[in-house]
Amino acid sequence: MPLTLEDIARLSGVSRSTVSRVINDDVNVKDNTRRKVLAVIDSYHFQPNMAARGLATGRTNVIGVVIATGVSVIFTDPYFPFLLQGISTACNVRNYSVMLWLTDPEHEKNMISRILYNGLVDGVVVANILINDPIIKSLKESKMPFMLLGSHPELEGNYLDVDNQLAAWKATMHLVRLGRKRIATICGSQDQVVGVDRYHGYLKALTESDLPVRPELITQGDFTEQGGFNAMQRMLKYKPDAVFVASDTMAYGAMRAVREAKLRIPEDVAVVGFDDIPTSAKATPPLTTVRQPISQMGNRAAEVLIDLIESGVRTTNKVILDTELVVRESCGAFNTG
Amino acid sequence: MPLTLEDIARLSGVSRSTVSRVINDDVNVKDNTRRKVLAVIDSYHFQPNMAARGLATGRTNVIGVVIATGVSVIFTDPYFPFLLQGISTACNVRNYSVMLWLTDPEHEKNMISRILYNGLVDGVVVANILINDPIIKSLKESKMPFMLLGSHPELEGNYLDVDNQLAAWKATMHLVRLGRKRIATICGSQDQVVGVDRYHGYLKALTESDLPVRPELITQGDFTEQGGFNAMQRMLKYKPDAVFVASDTMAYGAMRAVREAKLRIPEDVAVVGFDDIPTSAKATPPLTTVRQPISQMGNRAAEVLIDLIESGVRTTNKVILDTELVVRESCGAFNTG
DNA sequence: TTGTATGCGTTATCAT
DNA sequence: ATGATAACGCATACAA
Repeated sequence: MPLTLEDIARLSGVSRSTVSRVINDDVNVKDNTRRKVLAVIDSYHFQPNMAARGLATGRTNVIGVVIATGVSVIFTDPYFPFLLQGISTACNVRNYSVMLWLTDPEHEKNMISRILYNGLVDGVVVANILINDPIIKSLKESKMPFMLLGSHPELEGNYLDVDNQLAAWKATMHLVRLGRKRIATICGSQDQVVGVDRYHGYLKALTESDLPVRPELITQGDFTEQGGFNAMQRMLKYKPDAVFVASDTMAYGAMRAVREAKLRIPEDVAVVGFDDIPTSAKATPPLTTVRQPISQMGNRAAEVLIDLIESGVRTTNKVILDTELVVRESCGAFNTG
Repeated sequence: MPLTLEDIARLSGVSRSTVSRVINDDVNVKDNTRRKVLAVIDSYHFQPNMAARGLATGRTNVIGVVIATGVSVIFTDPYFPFLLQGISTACNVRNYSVMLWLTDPEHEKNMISRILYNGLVDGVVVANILINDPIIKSLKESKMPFMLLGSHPELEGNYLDVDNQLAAWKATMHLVRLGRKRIATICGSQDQVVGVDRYHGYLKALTESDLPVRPELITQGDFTEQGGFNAMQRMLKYKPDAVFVASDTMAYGAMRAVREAKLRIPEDVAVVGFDDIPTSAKATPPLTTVRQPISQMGNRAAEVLIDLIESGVRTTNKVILDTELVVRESCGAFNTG
């Protein structure tokens, strides 16, 4: 029932092609004609059919966003909405739309091939990729332009990320400089690149500072609050005087464990997190943490992807965004001054 | 470069139409032929082009999800990801895809007409609608099947929601039954239906219990933590002994204000929230709150919408899901028995 | 500068 | 049960 180019053409007394030219900002249209056609288009609120356009051009002006929900933590961190907002903003500006796929592990393989081969999207942003994610292989085989959010060892060229290792190093060094001696870490899942990288940053800082790496002060969480709590609880008997936690959400859990053990933050245990989620400034005590420019990450990833799509060339793009250590009370900066 | 029906046809020695029939599970295909064709399809990982199919059928098997980001609170509540997951799950099951539109107020009008008229989607789920949202008018004018998440006075028939008023009433009644006399409320923004409904539930409970409605015990937040904090701080001088807060996030802010005033929860002030976001069980003290089945809401909304699309009839659907009052320490249930 | 004709990859209608 | 062919709505090469 919606109008077609043909209708607009008839209504404005020109041919279908001319209307098409007007819509696509073709220069070869007389100003007069253009105005006439635009008037009709406006008054009827005409919108060209994207499926037809897609068929004719081979492009859809849609990018896919793939998020593996097996990593369930995305639902407790605000990381995910901010990311989407960044992507969405970039797409609005460039006149693209966003197709969202939340892949549960069960249907993942099937969905991936649909995503890559049914022509719905011109490119994909893939977030929260696992180290052994089956999508890796498919992505390499396909011709689909893509950008990863977070780096991946096997898909080297095409990603956007912060330097997790560097940021973790800085965070840990901050604790070192405050004079802490028994600096622990709660690392994230080691099947995610961020988990691995942040852990390595911690190790590097300790090593460089000639501080011993004590296995009993290294525990692993799963990026959940409860995981952070459990990890910290296990670790408290080894008397850490500081802890670098690989995510703010886990840091909350860790702080809860410290409180329940009747220890003080930061006097007994200094805590540094990672992410700077909105609530971290409001935590008790406010959490020292690494700020990632999350919505900017989504934005840039989408921008780069769209450039990739529109340029047609298959260059590899790596984009590294800066982080910032946000110092707050939880690590005692205000006390040890 | 991807394969087409024609390619598959040639490869398996049948006609294009037969391949199409196989793909669409048409009964009029000999078993033998079907197997033969399927083998080719599988071995080449053929995926039919959705744009072409969309053109031919007039349907895309895509539903749109529209979320107004003017309501910025969605980025601090996990409400939003859970919703999307529910929608996404329903779509996976029914073989639909999800197109996501985060509309910022600036581009909203323009986007809406694109959403409704360019044929990208078969229907839309609209979340977080404001009472005066311009999308209301467009939705009414268009023929697009839609489902609202949250009710709206002018779009009566087509929504899915919980009974916010009833739930708020129950929550407040809980405080009444605990013997609290000066029960305050921090309501949400009154330009959102949930804000209004939850406020009315509070009023109803007070009135029915012959408790006076005291204006000084009614403040308004904006669904943010800081908003809850400010509201509570303003209100503390009027000595509430309990507060019903229209969202958990605001409740956290309120509890922070109570703590900072050196008052005890629940002894001095009992707190009840709304949402039961994952962290509420871990708050100090754990927060009594109203649980909404959020991901179920997304799921059901998408299901109903898809039914609407596929049946072709324009019936109105209202779906009300149940809530549950989750009693935890913050309202003193465990103390007063 | 504009119009005509063709093709994009499906589905659907009609034959056979 | 299968094949030929005409839409679907647009972009685009070519003609004028």
